[in-house]
Parts: sequence; C-alpha cells; structure tokens
Amino acid sequence: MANQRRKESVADRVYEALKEDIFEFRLLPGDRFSEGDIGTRLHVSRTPVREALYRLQREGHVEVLFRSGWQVKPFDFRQVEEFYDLRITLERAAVHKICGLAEEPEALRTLTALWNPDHPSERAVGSTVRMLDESFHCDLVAAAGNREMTRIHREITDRLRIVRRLDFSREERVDATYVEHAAILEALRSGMASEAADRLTRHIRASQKAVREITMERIREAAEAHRGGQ
Amino acid sequence: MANQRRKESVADRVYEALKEDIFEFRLLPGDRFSEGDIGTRLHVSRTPVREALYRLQREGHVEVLFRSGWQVKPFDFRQVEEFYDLRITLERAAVHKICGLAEEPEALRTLTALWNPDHPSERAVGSTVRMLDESFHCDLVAAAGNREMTRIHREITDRLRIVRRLDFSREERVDATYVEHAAILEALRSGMASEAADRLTRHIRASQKAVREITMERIREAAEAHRGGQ
DNA sequence: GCCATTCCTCATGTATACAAGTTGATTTCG
DNA sequence: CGAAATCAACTTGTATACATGAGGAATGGC
Repeated sequence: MANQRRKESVADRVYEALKEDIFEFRLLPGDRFSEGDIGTRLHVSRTPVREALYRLQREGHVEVLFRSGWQVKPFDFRQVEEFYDLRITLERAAVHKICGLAEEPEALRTLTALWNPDHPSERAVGSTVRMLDESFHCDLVAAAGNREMTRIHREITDRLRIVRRLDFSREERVDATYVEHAAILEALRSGMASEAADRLTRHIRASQKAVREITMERIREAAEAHRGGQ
Repeated sequence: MANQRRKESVADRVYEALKEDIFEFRLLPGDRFSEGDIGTRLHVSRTPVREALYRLQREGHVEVLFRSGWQVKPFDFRQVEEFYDLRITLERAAVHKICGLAEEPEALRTLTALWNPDHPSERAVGSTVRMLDESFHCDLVAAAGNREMTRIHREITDRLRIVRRLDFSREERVDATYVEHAAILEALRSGMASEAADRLTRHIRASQKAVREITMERIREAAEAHRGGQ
C-alpha cells in the first residue's frame, strides 16, 4: 500500500506552525507577511510554505494579495455571526438525528459522565473548559453519524476558536457550561429531541452573544495579555 | 488596491480544465495520473498543476498517493448519502430563515417566474434542467442571507454534480421538478415554513432515491455514452 | 515647497533542478 | 521452473532560478 502513514512532511510542519501562530495571537488579524519571511524563519524553502498558506487560505485563515504579500484575514463580525448560525443549524440537525437512531450512541454515555455538574473534580480553568466544550459539541455532531456534517462542523469550530477563547474568560460562563451541557444530554437521552435542540440553541446563542460584545480592541488586549503572560 | 481583478492565472486554468475533465467523464473515478502528464498535456510546468490538484484535493475530487501519483476519488456511496442529508439540513434551515425574514427576498419572485409549470416555454432537455435545478436550490439557500451557509451548500452541490446528472435522464423527473419547485415556492411565499420545508425534503429525497439506485456500472455506461456522443 | 514621474526593491507566479521513495519488471539463485 | 533480490523508470516532495507586477522612495520639473 502506498497511502499508509508517511512521515510528516515539511509542508505539514509549516501549516501547523502558522496555524498555531494565528491561534496563539503571534500573528494578529490584519498582520502582513511574505512567503520568504516564513521560509527564512522556519528554515525551509518557499515551496512548502506556499502549500501551507494555500491550505490556510482555503480554510479562511489568511488571504493573498496579488504580488503584494499575505495577511491574516481581518475579523469579519458578520461572518462570525453566520458561523454561529450555521453551527446551530448543524447541531440541531445532529440532535434530531441522534433521537431518531435505533440505539443510543456509545458517545452519549461518555459525555454524560464527563459533564456531570455534581462532579466538579474535572472543573478546570477557562482554557481547559474551552477545549472540553469544543469536544462536547464536536462529539455530539459526530454521534449523529454523518461524517460530512462532522467535517464541516469541525471546520467551523476551527474558524471560531479564536473568538471563543474570549468567551470563557469569565467564571460564570464556565459554570453555566456544565449546567447547560448536562441539561442537553439529559433531554437527549430521554429522547426529547425538540427540548434538547432548544436547550442547545440557547446554549450556543449565549456564547454567540458574549462574542458579539467583543470588539477588535478587546482582541488586541487579549493578545497583549497573552504575550505578556509568556 | 492590490486585490482587484487580476487576470486568470495558469493555476486557475489548470484547475478549471481538470474539474471539467472530471465532470465530463474524461477522467473517471479511480483513474490514475501524474502531475507530469497533466503538465505536458496542458503545456505548463508542474507548479501550477500541483496547486490546482491540491485545490481539487481539498474539495474532495482527487487524492494523492504518496510518491505514487494521483487518482480521481473513487465513488463513495455512503458519502453521497451523507451529502444529500446535509443538503436537506441546510436547505430546510434556509427555508425557515426565509420565512422569518422581515420582507420577502427579491430572489423569490424571480424564481417563481422561472418555475411556473404552466409556462413550458423554458422547459428544455435534461442537461439544462439539471443546471436550472442546481440554481434553484443554490438561490434558495442564498436568499436566506447566510453567506457561509451558501458557500458550504455550493461545495456540496459541486460534489453531487456528477451523480445528479444521472438523475435527470428520465423525463418524469424533469416534469416532477417543475411541479415540486412551484409547490415549494408557493408554500414559501405564503409563509408556511414547515409545509415548504417538508415539500423541499421530499423533493430532494426523490433525487436521492434515484441516485441511490445508480450503480458504478451505470456511471460507466453514462461515461461511455457521453464519449461516444461527442 | 509640491506634485508627477522614474526607478529600484521586493512580492508572488511559474519553471526547472534535485532528492527521496514506490513500483514493477528483470534477473539471479535455489 | 519458482521465488526472492535487484534495479531502473517514474512518482511526488522540496529547493532554487527566473518572470512579472506592485509599491514606495528618490528625483526632477514647476
């Protein structure tokens, strides 16, 4: 077989590095850079850099200016709203699909154990909860069994990660996340599709509302704080 | 401004050519080829060919075998089913969104005029109706106003184009398409969201069912017929 | 002093050269 | 004759060289 696991290519390495630069605020929205810069910094030629950049472009993280360099895609608040709406659409569909399944997916039991609000041992700081929350929603969609839906949802999750990290900066959202996830799972496992879908919608809308109040200024502040914290 | 309309690049040309090769059955699912072949045939170097191929790869049309050439992605019937389910999810969401809008989108009136079953002057052969049907569904989603949802739906439409061309091979599906589109629009413009959504679902499911009955053998037949017809 | 023009630098787009791995036919040994 | 080892042709992955356009600094005209 040809397509077994080949070792990670240089282009993959560059892709991961650039993605992390963006997510860790080392590259801010609007920042401009050239292929040569990246290549020099990572000690690779332009070829794999270009490949990585085109991948990031298709995923919406960067854009190329004809013969004038690249830039991290500036924030588009309308687009963020649209991603949230799309998330709601997909996750509601997943909930209804799951309730229509012949038997309860294994994943639901796993999630229920994890998101028990009476079991606070796992309750951690914001950054951890953010990742767990991401997994919760992705696992939920995955449990519906449609791989393409799961893939699209994953893409959207990637795009929203930057703004969502600002959502879990307050403790009350962390607490609320546990309560809301538990309630969603309870309704879901009881077969109450509409109830679960509505709870899920409200849960996501709360996050959307928090993000909506974020301004560009707050993003820059967060980046500065993050940089200082290192 | 840098990003105004630049002339079509070589990579774009290669991308379009390859996409057409796939859609016109000049390249069949499972066919293998190399970057060098394409470059020689189109009189360009490997660089833009690679760029085009990576684009097609991300869109799911081809896949690369490590140091062993490329191949047109073989048909995955489960994936086709999943795309249809996703289409239904997105278009149902669009219908509900449209009914919740403050005022009726301009596009609805245009569509109603086009899909009047009593106005058969525009009723053309299968290939034309297929394109018109594609536009109908894309325009419907676009009318909901969520650009990201529209983009995703467009991607799915691209992926399903190959199998859908076999759906309109029979006259009865052409007739049904006019009747069903008209009915969907009527319900939609009356604000009956659930009614419109259900009609739309049944309409898409009919297409899905037709495609489900297609076997690989039928696809090869169609390709052969198409080649002979040229 | 100010504005238009020129030109030089640097950006991406494309072609080509080289490195490393896969494949399959050929050869060689039992 | 059969099976394992070998090797040659071909593939993608990466680096580099060249072509072309964008943008700003320097310059010259007024």
